[in-house]
Amino acid sequence: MVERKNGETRIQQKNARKIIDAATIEFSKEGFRGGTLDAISRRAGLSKPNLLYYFRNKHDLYQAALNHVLDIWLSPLGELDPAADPEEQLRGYIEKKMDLSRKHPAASRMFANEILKGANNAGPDLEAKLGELASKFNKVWCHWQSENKVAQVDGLHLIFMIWAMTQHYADFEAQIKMLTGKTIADKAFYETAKENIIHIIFDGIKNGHPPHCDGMAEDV
Amino acid sequence: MVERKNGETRIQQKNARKIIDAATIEFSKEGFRGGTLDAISRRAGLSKPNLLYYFRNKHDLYQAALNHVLDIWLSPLGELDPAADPEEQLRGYIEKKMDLSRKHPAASRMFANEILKGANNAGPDLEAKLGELASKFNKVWCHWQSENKVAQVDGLHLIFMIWAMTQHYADFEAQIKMLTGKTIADKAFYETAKENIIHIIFDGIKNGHPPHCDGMAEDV
DNA sequence: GTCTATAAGAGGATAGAC
DNA sequence: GTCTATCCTCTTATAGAC
Repeated sequence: MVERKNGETRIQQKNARKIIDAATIEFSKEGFRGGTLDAISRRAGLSKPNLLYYFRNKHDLYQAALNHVLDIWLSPLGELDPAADPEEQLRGYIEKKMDLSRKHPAASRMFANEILKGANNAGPDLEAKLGELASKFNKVWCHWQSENKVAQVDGLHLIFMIWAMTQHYADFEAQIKMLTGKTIADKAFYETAKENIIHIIFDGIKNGHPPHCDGMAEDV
Repeated sequence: MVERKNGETRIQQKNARKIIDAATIEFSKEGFRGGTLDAISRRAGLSKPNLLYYFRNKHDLYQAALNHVLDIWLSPLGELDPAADPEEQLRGYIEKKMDLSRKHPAASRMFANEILKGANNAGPDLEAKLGELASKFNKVWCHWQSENKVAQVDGLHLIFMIWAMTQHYADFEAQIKMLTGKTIADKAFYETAKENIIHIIFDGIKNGHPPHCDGMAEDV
């Protein structure tokens, strides 16, 4: 009956938070089965039974960590402004997603792992949250299309591709490090990656457009 | 001393193959730690000790399955022809990668899982093979750039993005199914996904280029 | 709230018959 | 080559003292 907040004392909240952070790291490295309560409790700096005082079992802890990851992951979209310039709006969105991948690579990988394995532990929350994000995006996108401000690309497929590209540098970090020696923890590398993504998404990889004057629109 | 081929009898090869296929599915669903010899042997239709007659332990089996996945995964690039049309060559490459994702989603997910977890079990083979692919691609890309046939996008980052986009529909299948109700097993959905990727990569998402006539190149 | 000790069970690996 | 039975380790979870 001391300092409380949502029915939990401060020390409870602090410990719960430490455990969730440790769990996120361990689960992102080894998956649900590979992450052990032993390793998590050691990383969090307390004993295994004490950890189980906060979360009644491993699965509950996994879900708590996953929900925390989802909060980080699905927040920053903010709102796309349909009245504003599409290029500026989308650039902002892409930059936010890239920042997230850079600052929370473990969260990105834990999320990716959950999806990769079939998204069986995320609960209906995930579907609801993702669905709202995707449909909001699609709605704004269709609006821009109706005003002829953007290309005739399917909005859902586009958001999938933006997610794929912006999360790739965190999720496939090992491969990228193998081939370049760098990760997006490296600021210069991060900036280059970001600008390349933005260039590809907005302009594609065809040469600088001048040879386009001889004809009509593409047949693609 | 009957029918042999690389020092193995036919029945040995056939069983080894059955086991590797079963292992690929199980490991792709559950990861290394989550995939059990029990489930693999059951799926392959033999007993656990019999499985261990073919592979001395779980880790050896994992590596064998992973190597098989890599063979599938890294083969189809064939060769890009620097003398040919870039758009046609890249379209062909993208289509091959998309076909792979469609036909071997479990292989895609097992590969993705291995990278996600840090690529610690793949051995130096992976680095060598991937490095060769990436540098070959980059060399041809630079050649096209020198002839001003393609945009000034970094070749390595471009191949990362192509991989990210083409593998996304297999690796994030659960999420895509959640949001669209479909997977690329659905032929029409697959074709739409493919054409959207190709459109984005070649032309980007800006509108149909006419408003470009008023000025100079982008400041991006 | 936090710990030590331990129960209970899953899963990898081996022994040895056939 | 393939099986049944078994060993043993690792890991989750609980009991109960402090």
